[in-house]
Amino acid sequence: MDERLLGPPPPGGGRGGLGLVSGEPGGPGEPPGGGDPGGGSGGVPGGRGKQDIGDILQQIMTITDQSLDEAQAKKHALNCHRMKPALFSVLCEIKEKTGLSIRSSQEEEPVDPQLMRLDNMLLAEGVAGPEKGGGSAAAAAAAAASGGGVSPDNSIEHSDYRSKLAQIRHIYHSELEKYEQACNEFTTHVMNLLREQSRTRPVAPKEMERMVSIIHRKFSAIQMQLKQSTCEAVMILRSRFLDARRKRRNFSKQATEVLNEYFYSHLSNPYPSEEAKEELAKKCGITVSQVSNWFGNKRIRYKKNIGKFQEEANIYAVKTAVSVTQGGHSRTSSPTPPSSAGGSHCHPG
DNA sequence: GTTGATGATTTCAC
DNA sequence: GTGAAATCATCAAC
Repeated sequence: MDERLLGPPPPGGGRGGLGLVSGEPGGPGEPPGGGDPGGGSGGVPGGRGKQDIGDILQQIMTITDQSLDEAQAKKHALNCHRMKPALFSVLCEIKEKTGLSIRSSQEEEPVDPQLMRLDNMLLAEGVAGPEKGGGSAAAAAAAAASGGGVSPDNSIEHSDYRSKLAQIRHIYHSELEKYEQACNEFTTHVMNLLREQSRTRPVAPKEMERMVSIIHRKFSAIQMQLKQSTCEAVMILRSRFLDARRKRRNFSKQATEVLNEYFYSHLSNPYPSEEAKEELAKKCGITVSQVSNWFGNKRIRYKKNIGKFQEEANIYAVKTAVSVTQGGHSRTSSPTPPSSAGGSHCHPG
């Protein structure tokens, strides 16, 4: 907190300690102009009034250096001083003349782009803004990027991701609430101080507004740190989640059979159409992307080592032949056991 | 621990 | 955007 706002220290340090307490000349009980008619022993040109104002100013300047009790007593004495109204109006005039500096500091500051980025990210991740299932959108997006999303394992990963994200969200909002509460309390405290001070010195409403905006700016800076930390936590969580996606699970035996049957029965052109991929994906309980991956891997590995896959090709060729002779429409749904007769399926190359 | 199999990812060309 | 090829990362059998 800027101490100058609550009362500047005396220029030379030390206490003023001048006659505002009872018994001293010029005290509250004395009539105006009383005391030393010659202009006072201080010898200040301009007479006693000027010296009084100098004294009062000195006391205002030193009031913050004193203990609470002392300060309260001094403030009370100041408020009751006979010269106080005159001094107050002078201070008001000075204030008006220095009004420019206050106005200039009230200009609207542009929105910080860094803060905007943080806000946008927190919104996108479902941390900020209204709750939408604890970042399920982000989890879904990550799942889509992985090409998966239907397997039970993925569901487990997503629920884990969501629960962790919900934790981050909870911490973020509780911290945010604390900051806002602290900000409000502090603002109220400072406003009360200013209101109290306004009895001894002129405090313009604009000055109070300025003070509030300064406090808010300070707390905004703290909030930005909170947002930054939250973003980092989300990024770490997300990277861990994405790493977890790399964990590979073999397809079920039935799924592999379905894919192999299609591959070897279309060996001359092992490029399933989009519709065929969708059908295969449905039958195997995997995604279209996984089907594409599988065919991509299969084609290149078959091509690299045709000899190795020869036996497998024969087995599936027989299966296909049996299915056809049995009049089955679905080559892939009911694979038949390999026949010892062997197949004569020809493959390119 | 090693090794082969396999699903996923990346890079490049078209 | 799709596919080929290379590569990575993990699984599973030994």
